[in-house]
Amino acid sequence: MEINESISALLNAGEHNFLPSLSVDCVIFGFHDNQLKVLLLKHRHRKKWALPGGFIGVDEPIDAAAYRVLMERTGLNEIFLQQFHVFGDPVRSPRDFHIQDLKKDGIDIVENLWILQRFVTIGYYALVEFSKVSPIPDTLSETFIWWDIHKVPLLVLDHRKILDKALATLRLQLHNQPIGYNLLPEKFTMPELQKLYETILDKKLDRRNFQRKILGFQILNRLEETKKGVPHKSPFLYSFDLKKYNEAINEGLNFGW
Amino acid sequence: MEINESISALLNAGEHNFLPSLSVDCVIFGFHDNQLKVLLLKHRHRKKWALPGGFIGVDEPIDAAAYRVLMERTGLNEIFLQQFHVFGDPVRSPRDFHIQDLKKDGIDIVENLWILQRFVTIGYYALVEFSKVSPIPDTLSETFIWWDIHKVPLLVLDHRKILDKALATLRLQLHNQPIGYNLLPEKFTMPELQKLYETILDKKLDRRNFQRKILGFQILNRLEETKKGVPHKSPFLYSFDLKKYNEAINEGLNFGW
DNA sequence: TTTCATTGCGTCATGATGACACAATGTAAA
DNA sequence: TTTACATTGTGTCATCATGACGCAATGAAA
Repeated sequence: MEINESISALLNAGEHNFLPSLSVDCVIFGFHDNQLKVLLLKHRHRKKWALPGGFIGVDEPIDAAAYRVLMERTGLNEIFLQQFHVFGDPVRSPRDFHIQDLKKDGIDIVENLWILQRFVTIGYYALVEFSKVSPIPDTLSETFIWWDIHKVPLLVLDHRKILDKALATLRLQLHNQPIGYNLLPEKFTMPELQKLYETILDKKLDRRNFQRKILGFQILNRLEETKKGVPHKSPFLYSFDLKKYNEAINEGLNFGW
Repeated sequence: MEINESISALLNAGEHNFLPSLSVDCVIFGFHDNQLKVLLLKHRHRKKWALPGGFIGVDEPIDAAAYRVLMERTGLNEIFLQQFHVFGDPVRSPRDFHIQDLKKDGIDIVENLWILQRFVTIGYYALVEFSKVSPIPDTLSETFIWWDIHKVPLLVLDHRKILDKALATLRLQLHNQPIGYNLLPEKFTMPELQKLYETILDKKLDRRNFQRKILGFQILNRLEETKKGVPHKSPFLYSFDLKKYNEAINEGLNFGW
């Protein structure tokens, strides 16, 4: 049994290799088909889904632990990553939940099992370019796929709460973090950028006013090309002027939205 | 020796009563004499100062642990508290630092001493009404006093980094959190409110434009009284219209500052 | 009584914003 | 081939928000 070996290995290694009581969970956002997406793992025994997560090496910086999870799950090695909240309710991860799973795995439940202790988890959100990611399930899961942010299935434990907090953070930080840059491909159209803003802000924006304001920041380069193969008029492609973009982000893009 | 008893008690109790590897540190802000202030503890052996902190009970929510620290140090039992960042560098709290201190305390350094493990700390910032606080030093310290935010002394470990991050967070959240309400007394003047904004934003604001904009939000009640005993013209007193204030804060006060 | 820093209230030019019009483009239907 | 139509590029206009600044009233100190 492949899965059982993985679990046994984790249980054996965990007690000595990882910090006790602490974990990281990652909310990985992407943007595709004009929709904000999130990557979720199918739980091996349940109908529910889960955020990818992991533990922290005894000598590992916590950000490095999150990066490691991200790299293992996406194959990418440069990822925009932000810590956003710690979830530390003592009953967020009930013992029973894990005991049930381990029994189904055929694992002996010994007293003081490392993984059955209380865990405080540090939430990270990651922004990735959708087309560059090939989701890789972890050793305990078979399925790891993108979900439309508006159609997320039932999640295990408090993962729904973690996801919601990540979304709220994304919204608050939209004008202070390079969110557009990290979610969109190198070249993108104005309607795509607008849709990204509309999705994150959950608000319709006027097409013409949006363009005027964004262009006013002078953070975009309009390319010679237009986007081909679309129905209707082919829109111009843009790229970020990284230097000006970063300067503007640090000041905070001054929005009234 | 009072201190040594406290330390021994902590060391004995710690291993079983607290979550391993995790602590909380609190940046307590106040506002007085038109200056932003922060409460700091004098380290018992060093010339440096420290943020008040504590550990998390094995069945205690992490926010409750921060509240407990806050209540013990300030005597207040209703405090505005926000988690803002986790500091998880494996060398943020070097073993040597604590070993030196414990030796000076005359404590035997045994192998695997609970407090000498690596600690990840969760940073909280608190906003308190200056006049209501009577700072209470912890059992290891003699001095716990307010420092002007511009005149903070040398801090131990990475506490300067924690303080700076708290300040940066305060700045980012000024328009989305009830920061004015929690730092100012019930009744305050317009120049006081302005000075608070100027201090947090680290920017001079035009007196007349500030007043126009703040009043425009309709979140303030102008009282009949004026502030007495001040040199020069006595300014009006204001209080927050809590209902409107909270609504406005949730939307985010729309500032161009 | 005078001085002067401070407060309360206001003006004005400029720029930003929201609402909307119209022509150009490119695919799909007629 | 022509027509219909959704979509994009560009511009207008009234209104509102903002930054810069003027001036009189107040009240403690000189």
